[in-house]
Amino acid sequence: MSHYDLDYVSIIHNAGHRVTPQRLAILDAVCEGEGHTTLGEIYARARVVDQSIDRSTVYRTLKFFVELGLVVSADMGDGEIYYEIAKPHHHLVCRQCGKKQEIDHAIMEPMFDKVSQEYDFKVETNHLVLFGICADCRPH
Amino acid sequence: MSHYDLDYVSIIHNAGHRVTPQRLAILDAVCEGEGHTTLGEIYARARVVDQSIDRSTVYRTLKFFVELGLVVSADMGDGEIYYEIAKPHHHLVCRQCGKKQEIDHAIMEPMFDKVSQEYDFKVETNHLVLFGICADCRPH
DNA sequence: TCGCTTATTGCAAAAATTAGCAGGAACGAT
DNA sequence: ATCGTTCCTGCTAATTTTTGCAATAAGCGA
Repeated sequence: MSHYDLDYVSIIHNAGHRVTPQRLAILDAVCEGEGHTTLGEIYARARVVDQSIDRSTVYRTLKFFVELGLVVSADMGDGEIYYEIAKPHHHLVCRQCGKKQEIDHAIMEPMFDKVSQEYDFKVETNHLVLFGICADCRPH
Repeated sequence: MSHYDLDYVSIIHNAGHRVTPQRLAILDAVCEGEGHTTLGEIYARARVVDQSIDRSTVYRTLKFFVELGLVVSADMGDGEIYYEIAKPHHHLVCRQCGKKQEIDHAIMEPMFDKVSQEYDFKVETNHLVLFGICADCRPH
């Protein structure tokens, strides 16, 4: 997956922001992550494309993408912040063994509806991290 | 609310850790927050009690409490990390106006049950932040 | 295509967070 | 109550992240 697969350029542009080679390189670097990647990995990948790109640009651009909603960031509890191209999905993280498991968005929908009903609040969160104990770690 | 209201001392102790004046001062400082507080505020409050307490101790101790499950930390999307004494509850944060609203834990339970059924994963998360649009900010 | 405007970048310096380590204190055992 | 072990703390240094600013380049209009 690269930035060509979806029209990210238009999204950035239509939101009134400039499409720069640095932003594209960083976006590609996030995509190359295939799942979650860290800032350091993103920086390394972006450097391959553009030797002169600065770390502060990566910090700024990642924050920018998260605000735009193009990228999601998540604290999976292991001291690293992970970045990923946004598509509605969620994760289960086992407190015991640390295993990370992706789960579907659909499972959240009834809960979101209830929040909407009871609190008159339209939830738009598309990435949650639920901590707990996985089957393997639970005594049975 | 102070650390005397619940038997936090026993919890720390029973988990095999030492109960130090610094930890109690920091725990009280979190409690005094009445809702969410930032690390800076916690540091300031703890300093009132113990002039010599170091910032690095606050960082370490907060991380320690979070791991112990006594305190929860949350990124509410405004660039600050908030800390709060742990009790199962959740927040709605409006993307538009930034308003923060506390919601009940009960609303999550059916979803947690479904995750448990479908993925055989026992969820123990007790603090989620849901982003969306509140009633006031939604065109009607 | 060529300028013009202004968002964005790289660099350097500041601020925030973490790590290493020696001294001091908690707390179990005597 | 005192001792001894070992965890915690404060200090300092290292590392990570953010900020300020001048130079550059994206993208609009002519």
